[in-house]
Amino acid sequence: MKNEIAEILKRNQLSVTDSRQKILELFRHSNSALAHADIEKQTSEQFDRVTIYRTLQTFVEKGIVHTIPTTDNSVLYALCKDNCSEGHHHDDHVHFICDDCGTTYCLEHITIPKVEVPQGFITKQTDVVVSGQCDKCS
Amino acid sequence: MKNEIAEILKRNQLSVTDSRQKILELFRHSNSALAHADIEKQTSEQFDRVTIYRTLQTFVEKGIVHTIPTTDNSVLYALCKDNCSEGHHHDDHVHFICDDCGTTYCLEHITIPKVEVPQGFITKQTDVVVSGQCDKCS
DNA sequence: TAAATGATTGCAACTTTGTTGCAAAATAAA
DNA sequence: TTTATTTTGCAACAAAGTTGCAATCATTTA
Ligand SMILES: [Mn+2]
Ligand SMILES: [Mn+2]
Ligand SMILES: [Zn+2]
Ligand SMILES: [Zn+2]
Repeated sequence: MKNEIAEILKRNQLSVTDSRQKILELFRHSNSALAHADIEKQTSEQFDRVTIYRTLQTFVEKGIVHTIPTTDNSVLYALCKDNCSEGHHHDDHVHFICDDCGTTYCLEHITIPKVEVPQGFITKQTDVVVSGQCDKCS
Repeated sequence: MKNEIAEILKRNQLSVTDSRQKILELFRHSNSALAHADIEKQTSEQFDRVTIYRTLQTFVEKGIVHTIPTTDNSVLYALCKDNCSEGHHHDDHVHFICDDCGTTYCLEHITIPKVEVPQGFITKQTDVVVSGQCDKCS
């Protein structure tokens, strides 16, 4: 719903603009994570590249999306669950990157295991990224 | 030892050149992971930027170093343990990135846990990156 | 509803990062 | 030492990301 998307923006004290609505919709309609380049491809005639950078940055700061680490100089973004907010992310799930089709999934139901760290180290966040073949490619 | 470094290169069927020796030495003497930029800073007057890109790429292909995923559009490289070779990596350890000083550690003694994936998904590799404060910064 | 305020956008110009082809130089093999 | 092969540096380029600023848009206020 258009309205629902505006709601998310308002809830985060963001003014409701075309670009923000459209980009948020893209995430809603995608079942996988998106890179800046993906968003640019799907909106390039509507919005400036710089606007996309700034929108993604804002969404991350507000906790609307979260980032997924990769080993290829790219950053992937995916929608956070409702209870995420600035500084308090609760996306404690595993991510899966398919080597074949490149799709990146949030495995919402698979939680991050506790990981030991050495004496003196303090854990703030743990990211788990599994790669291999997704169900469509195996 | 200079000789030891040349040995590693030869064992991997690589010709022994200044840049490869120097870059490999950098990794040996560093107790943390290095980004392309780090290496460039420490060798920029000796080697061309392109040579560093190509050397890192070769080292990854040969299994001399492994990459560490990050959420900031950068890739980190660290030395692999001896038994790694092309296509057969055994760096099943957790990585730790300090939010304060930026240092990235290979926690060689902390092994990656088994992670469940949904029906139809096939796991090839699992990366675990913990972030927070390292022992020097906590 | 209209004006004022404040935030967001697009553009231009720029920096930084990564890639490619090719001749010269260096290494390894003969 | 000579030859064959690989690697390097350079130049030119492409892609990705950043910044300042004026114009536009969204929200607040009257
Ligand atoms: Mn996710
Ligand atoms: Mn490591
Ligand atoms: Zn796939
Ligand atoms: Zn630290």
